Amino acid sequence: MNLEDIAEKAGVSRSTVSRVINNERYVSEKVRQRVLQVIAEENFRPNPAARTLVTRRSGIIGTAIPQTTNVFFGDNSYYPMLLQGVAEAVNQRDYALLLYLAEEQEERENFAERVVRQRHADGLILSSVIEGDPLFTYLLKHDRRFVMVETPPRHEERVSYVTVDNVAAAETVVNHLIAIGRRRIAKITGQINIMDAVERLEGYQNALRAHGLPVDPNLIVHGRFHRAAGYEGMKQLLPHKPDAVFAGGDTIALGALDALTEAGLCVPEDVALVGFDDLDVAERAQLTTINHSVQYVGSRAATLLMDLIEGRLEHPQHIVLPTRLVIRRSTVGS
Amino acid sequence: MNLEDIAEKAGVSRSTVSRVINNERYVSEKVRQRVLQVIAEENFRPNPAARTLVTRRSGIIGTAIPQTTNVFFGDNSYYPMLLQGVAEAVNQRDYALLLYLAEEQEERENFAERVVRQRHADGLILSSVIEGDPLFTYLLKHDRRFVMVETPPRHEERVSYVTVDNVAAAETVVNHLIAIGRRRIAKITGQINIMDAVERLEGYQNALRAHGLPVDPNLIVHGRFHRAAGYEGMKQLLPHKPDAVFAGGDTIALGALDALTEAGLCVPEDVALVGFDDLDVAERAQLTTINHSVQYVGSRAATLLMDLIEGRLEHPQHIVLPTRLVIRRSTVGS
DNA sequence: CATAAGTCTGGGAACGCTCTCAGAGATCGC
DNA sequence: GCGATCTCTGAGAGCGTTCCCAGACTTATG
Repeated sequence: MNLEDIAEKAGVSRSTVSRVINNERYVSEKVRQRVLQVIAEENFRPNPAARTLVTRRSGIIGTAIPQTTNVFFGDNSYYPMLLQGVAEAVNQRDYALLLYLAEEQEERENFAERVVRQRHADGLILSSVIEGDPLFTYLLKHDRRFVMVETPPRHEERVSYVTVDNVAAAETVVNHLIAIGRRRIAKITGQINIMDAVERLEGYQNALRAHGLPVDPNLIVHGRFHRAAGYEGMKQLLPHKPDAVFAGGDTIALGALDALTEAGLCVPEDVALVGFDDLDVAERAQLTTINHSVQYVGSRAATLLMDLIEGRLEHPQHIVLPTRLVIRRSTVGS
Repeated sequence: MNLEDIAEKAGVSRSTVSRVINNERYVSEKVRQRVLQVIAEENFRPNPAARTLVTRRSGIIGTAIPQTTNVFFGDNSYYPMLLQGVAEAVNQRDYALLLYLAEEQEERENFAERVVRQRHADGLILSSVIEGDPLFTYLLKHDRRFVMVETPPRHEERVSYVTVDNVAAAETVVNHLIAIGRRRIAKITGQINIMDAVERLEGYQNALRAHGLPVDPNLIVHGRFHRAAGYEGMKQLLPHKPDAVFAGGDTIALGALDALTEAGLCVPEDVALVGFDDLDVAERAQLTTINHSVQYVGSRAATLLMDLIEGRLEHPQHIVLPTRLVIRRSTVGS
């Protein structure tokens, strides 16, 4: 069943049917109704491949998640939330969402090759890009359309991105900790080759310096964005007796909490604890954290990408979203 | 850049280039090498739309997740795990994965319409289908290719599916609880219009009857697959003093645990607790549960779907995977 | 009333592949 | 040595759309 068949049944030409389907002007109301009826009767949907072939647009947006398994579905709901946001934006404009998920232990090189090989998508959303990422490098080199959901490596100007103001947020966190009287404020970071982690560390250092406090390397541990790393990081910090810990993400904070509990320390009396992202687990754990709607970043990135695809916006665009400090029991007690 | 351009640069015909790309016989080694080199030089990838148009195959598999937001990214890592499994199978055979995510509060009707409208995918994977699901009904009626990851409503024979042996697993759980001396075994179910929930309830009842124990309606609460429902369900059960609770899913069990803790009851001393699915949270909470690798269900379903698409297998296929009881502290103490 | 502008419709080309067919040359079997 | 078979290559048609152009008919304009 194709345009021609519908045309014949409705007693018009293929062109006219096409016009009706694409909601174009210059079709008489009478004809339009007749064609619509035949389409409904036949339950006809135009062939997307044929359409894509001529318009050079598939209406598909790809999202690449290069992290390994446990980060995607484990204790970290970051990616599902991001996806939900992307999906909402995409639905609204009748695009489709293609998902590229790295396999456990898959090399970045291999993943990049996979994403690039199939050319289904009109554009890509990229997350968790690291310094020297082959996918990032390739897309940039070959001038393919994509939007990042973090600041790009080296603040690469040519790249469009949507991110939150990590630096300012981290400063706010440290200011809060200082305001409640903490002085030995430790930091456990996420993967330090991801810009989110870098910027959060930067804000932490800025705020300490602004208050004339020392930046003690013993109080900074480089970790990864998951619970186990938070636990390990906290263990390393314990001998240096911090009175506050600023984790690079909520799941890291939860890991740190595990270690603190194990060591018999009380939160916030002995050690105040702050996370980042305000995942749903943060509320349950009564964790002070930075709220920034991961979902909104996702939908904003998708909207931006679609605008770029449709030529409504000039490339590149840089969007920095504000954040909000959510104070809970992990810093102020009850 | 298309086949014709590559052909010209390599001094051969379009047909020959096509043969090389599709790895067909009857191309001399010399020519093959030359063509491959030009392809590499030009960084050429064939246009998938053109290919799809003629082969009538896009190499895209759709996965429909009709649940609302909180179920997708909330405390429940079921869907991300399923997706990871699907993604792995799909990658292996160089297909692509299209994701249809329902929006919060989106009507099933509307969701179905959305999934059906775009015809990008060669086949669909369907999850969390309910009785009378419009998407399910439509796909069945119009004979579209799909595979379910649960038993279909009414055990519809014409549908291909991959599921776990929920009934047997539930029986195993109840047998275990009886073996450790429990007699007032309660049940909190998931959405009772989802077959997984129905079957787990069925197994629970079977096992009670097999041991000559009464099936007490007061000990059965109908809930939903998330933590809040588990909490509410447990509250309802408390007055009836169960000495064991079999939750329809791990997240339900966690909610029940919240309510038990709040009521000052000890697990497993006062009330033994069992979940289902063995999500990663189950291990952390030391929850006895049924392990059945959600990931494997996903990858098995994807493989099956691809086999059906490629005509390697006859439709329909019914695959029931075994499960394993994982005994942890929530039933046997430490 | 003649011309211009606007509305509506259909036909043909093109998008970039795959597939079938035909034919040329090499190899084989008897 | 000669038809039969196998290997290799190219040309043409076709997949189902959109887009451009031409033409018919209607309405406005001076």
